[in-house]
Amino acid sequence: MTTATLDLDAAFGALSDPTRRAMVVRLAHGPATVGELAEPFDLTLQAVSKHLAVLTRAGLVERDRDAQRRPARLCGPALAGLTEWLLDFRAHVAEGYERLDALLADDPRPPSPPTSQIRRSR
Amino acid sequence: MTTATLDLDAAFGALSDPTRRAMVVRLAHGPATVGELAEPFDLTLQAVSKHLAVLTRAGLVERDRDAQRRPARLCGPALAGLTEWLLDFRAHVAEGYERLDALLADDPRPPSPPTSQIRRSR
DNA sequence: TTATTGTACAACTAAGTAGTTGAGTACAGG
DNA sequence: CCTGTACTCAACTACTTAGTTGTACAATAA
Repeated sequence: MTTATLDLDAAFGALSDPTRRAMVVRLAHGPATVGELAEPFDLTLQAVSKHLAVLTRAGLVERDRDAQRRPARLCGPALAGLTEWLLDFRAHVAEGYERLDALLADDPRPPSPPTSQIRRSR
Repeated sequence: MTTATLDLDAAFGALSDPTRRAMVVRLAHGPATVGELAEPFDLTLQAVSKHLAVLTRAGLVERDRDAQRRPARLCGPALAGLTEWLLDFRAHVAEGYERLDALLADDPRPPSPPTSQIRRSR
C-alpha cells in the first residue's frame, strides 16, 4: 500500500550483492558520484555504473545530473517497502504462532496442520 | 550479533524470487512437504526441491524427516537477521538525516553535502 | 519380496549477471 | 575549436541459476 509499484524481486535481488549493499551504505552518508562510489572497490567505473543501474531499477537509488557528474542518492520508499514486507511477513508468522511456536522450539510434531493435509505416517 | 553467521547475500538472494517468497509465505502457515509446496505452481517437484535447497542454504528454512517426507519449516533467526539489517540500516540513515531528510522529502537541495563535494548545478 | 510414494541427484539447456575492454556522449575550460 | 573529465553504451567472456528430463534412492504398504 505504501509503495504502489515496489518490485520486490528487483529490490531483494539488488541487496543480495555485497558490493551493492556497500554502495547503499555509502549512500546513506549522502549522495556520491560514480567515481566516489567506485573508490573502495577494485572495479572499473563501468562495473560500478552497472551496479548503480541495478539499484536504480530496483528503486533503491535515484540519479541526479550535475554537469558531467551523475550523483546518486538513496531513495527512501523502496527501502521502506522492503522493510515493511519483512515486518508484515514476520507479523504474519506470529499470527499462526500457536502451531509454529512448538516447531521452532523443539517439539517436531504439529497438532493439526493448516491448509493442506499433512498425514504423518502413523 | 544476533545471528552470527547470517549470509546476507544468500538470504536476500533467496527472497528475490517470487516463487520462493510464495513458498516462504506458505511455510508461515506451518510446515509443508515438497509436494504440498509445489501444488500452487506449475513446476516440477525437482524445481521446487531446488528452491527449497536455496532457502535452506540461506538459513531461512530447515528440513525435517518424516518417513519418506522431508517437510520444510521456517527458520526464525535468518528472517530476524534480515529484518535487523534493514532496520539497522534505516536507523543508520536516520543518523545523517539532517542532510538526507531534505532529499527524501521533496526539496531536492541538501544544505551541505558530506564526504564528497557535490555541487548541484546552479 | 515387490510396488508405491516422496524426494534427491545428475546432466543438460536457456537465460541472466558480474565483470572486462573499447568506443562514444556530455559538459567545462583553455 | 580542442582537451580533459565523468560517465554511459555496446560487445564479449565466464559464471550462475531456473528450469527441464531421466534416474536412483529411501521408507512404507501390500
